[in-house]
Amino acid sequence: MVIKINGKELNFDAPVKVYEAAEAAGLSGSGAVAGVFNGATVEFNHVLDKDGELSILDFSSDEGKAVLRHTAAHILAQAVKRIYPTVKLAIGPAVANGFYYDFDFKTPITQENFDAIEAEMRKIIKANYPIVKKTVSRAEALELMRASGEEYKVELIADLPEDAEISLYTQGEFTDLCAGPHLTSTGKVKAFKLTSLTGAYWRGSEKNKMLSRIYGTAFDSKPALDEYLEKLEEAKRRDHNRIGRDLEIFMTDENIGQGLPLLMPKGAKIMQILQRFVEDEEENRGYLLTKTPIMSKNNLFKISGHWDHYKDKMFVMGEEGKDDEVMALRPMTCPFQFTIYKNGLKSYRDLPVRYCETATLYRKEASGEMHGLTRVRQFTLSDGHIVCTEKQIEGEFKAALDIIKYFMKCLGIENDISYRFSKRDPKNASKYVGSDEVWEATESKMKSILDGIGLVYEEAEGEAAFYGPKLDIQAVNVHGKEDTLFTIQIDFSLAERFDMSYIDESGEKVRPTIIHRSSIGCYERTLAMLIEKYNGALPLWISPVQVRVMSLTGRTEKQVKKAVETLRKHGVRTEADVRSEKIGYKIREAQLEKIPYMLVIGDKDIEAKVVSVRDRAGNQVSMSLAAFVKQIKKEIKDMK
RNA sequence: GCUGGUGUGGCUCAGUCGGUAGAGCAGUUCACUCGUAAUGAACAGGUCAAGAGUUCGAUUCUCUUCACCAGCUCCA
Repeated sequence: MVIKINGKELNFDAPVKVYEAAEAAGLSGSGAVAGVFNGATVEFNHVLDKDGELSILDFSSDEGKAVLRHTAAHILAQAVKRIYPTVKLAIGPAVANGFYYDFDFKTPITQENFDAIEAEMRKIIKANYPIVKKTVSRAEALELMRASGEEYKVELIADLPEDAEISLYTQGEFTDLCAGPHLTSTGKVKAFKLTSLTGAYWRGSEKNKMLSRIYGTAFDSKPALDEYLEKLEEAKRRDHNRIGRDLEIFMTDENIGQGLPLLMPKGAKIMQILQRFVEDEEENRGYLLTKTPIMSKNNLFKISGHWDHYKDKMFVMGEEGKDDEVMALRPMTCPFQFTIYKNGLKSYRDLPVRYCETATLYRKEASGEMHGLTRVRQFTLSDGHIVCTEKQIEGEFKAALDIIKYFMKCLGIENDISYRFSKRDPKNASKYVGSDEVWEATESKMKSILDGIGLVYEEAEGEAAFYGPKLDIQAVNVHGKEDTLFTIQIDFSLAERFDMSYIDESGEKVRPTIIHRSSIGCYERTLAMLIEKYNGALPLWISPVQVRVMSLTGRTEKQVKKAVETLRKHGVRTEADVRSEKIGYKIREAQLEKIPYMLVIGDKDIEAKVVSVRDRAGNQVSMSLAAFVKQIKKEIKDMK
């Protein structure tokens, strides 16, 4: 039997375990956790009995991390089972930065119980139980899990495919149904911590019982764990929901309600800067601005399909059958712009028609879903719809992507995003409008465009809009979760529903195709992303206050006021601070507020006819006010 | 919506085993005019998230509601 290990070919007379093969190749260092044999992750105890290629995984690889953390999850389950013998086990996988295990506790626990659980886990690690895999028959597995009352495991086994290998892992007195792979013994988990306790539905469905999920993380060393926890703290400090409030960008109020942030002067200024920039650029690219009502009779949403697919998420005023008129706040702009399109006959010569609107939208999100500026009930979308012929789709799609890319570049986030091709879930047809044929054709059309551009993207089933597939541009927030920032959607359905048409070259009435797109996305969410990306220190051109002018003593107050006036006259967003006392504090505050430039004016500066310019990095130079204005203008120009 | 946690002046927090609350910073005033993390003094600021209940008496105990946080589900 010949096994190629990390490029080295070794001969074995008899079947060997992975770790024996690794040892033979001199690769079983303490960091090694598992192997990959012919492409599949295998644990160290796995027996190799045929030719193949083996590589050794250590903790630095994602697979290696998953093996260690999955074992940590089992140790957690074992500890919990010891302390709470009546607990029922659900599932416990490794996830991106750690692991979790779902439990059904007879009486719920709180985070205060973590100390005891962690202590028990340490005991299990110290005991260094060997972890033994046993392959069993379906009947045997069912029998064992039934006998121990593990109803969730029974359900899991019952749902396994006929030909699945069913395996059990035992460590000490604890046995769990699991596909593996695992470490060879519990002692190999060197550092772990339980991080949070939350609820999670059994099998991810809200129709099922809510279980208690314990999250934790594990590393191959204590310093690595500490470093990770420190990074987590750092991420929390960047959370837009925290610094956005600290920096007085937005606030909420319990009398106003959930998901309804108030943009304070600084936040409103940022929005205005972005909105002007976006609307001007869209105009340059042939978009026509519309301004449509934020509400309408529900008839409109019946035509669009929103009423059927979306009613629960709409703010509706009035009741059908009771009131003469039922109105709803709009969750989307499409039907309004379509109505504008339909006003007057369109020729193929008019196409493409590109409508854009800075649209305020309302969605009645469920109470637990709101978060800071990323998930709100009223938001402002740089929305737009392109009505075009089938031939124009590709070009218009690319142009829509191009403007997004341009905005991303100006915001400095082009390397912080990923592309997602969001398709429908064919098994859940009721969620969508349009026939299978239309969906298949549209999805393959979009795929060919994406592939044609050479875009690197992930495919996601079940993430499409109800009327068509989407290209979503995703960014990861400080909590490690993905948000959709921008989106482009191809829609072959709504033109039909709205009876939209144009007259083609031969005088025939033809259905147009519609591209739904946002350019800078939802302003609130994009702002949240920027705050987190820049840790509140926004780029100069977006910064709501670009310069803060301070007087060092009361004698220079007049000069401060004059400098502020001059800067404002040149379009520099400037804030005055003429309170001369506590200069040290003021400077610290200015740093906290992430203002790009501070000017300090003291007696000496006045004599020398200069201002002291200090930037965010702490560099300080003296220059004339005129030179400073010139510098700042150039800097802004270079950013766009 | 579900699970768990939290809610005391603008901010950060203390406190009351039930007898209606304090500190630091911020604010205001006066004095100081100082070169980059804090000048001094005085003043002002809270129906302890809201409502109901128990009680002679509730910020404290119970219940309900609201908001905030983490997660699940959902989503731009």
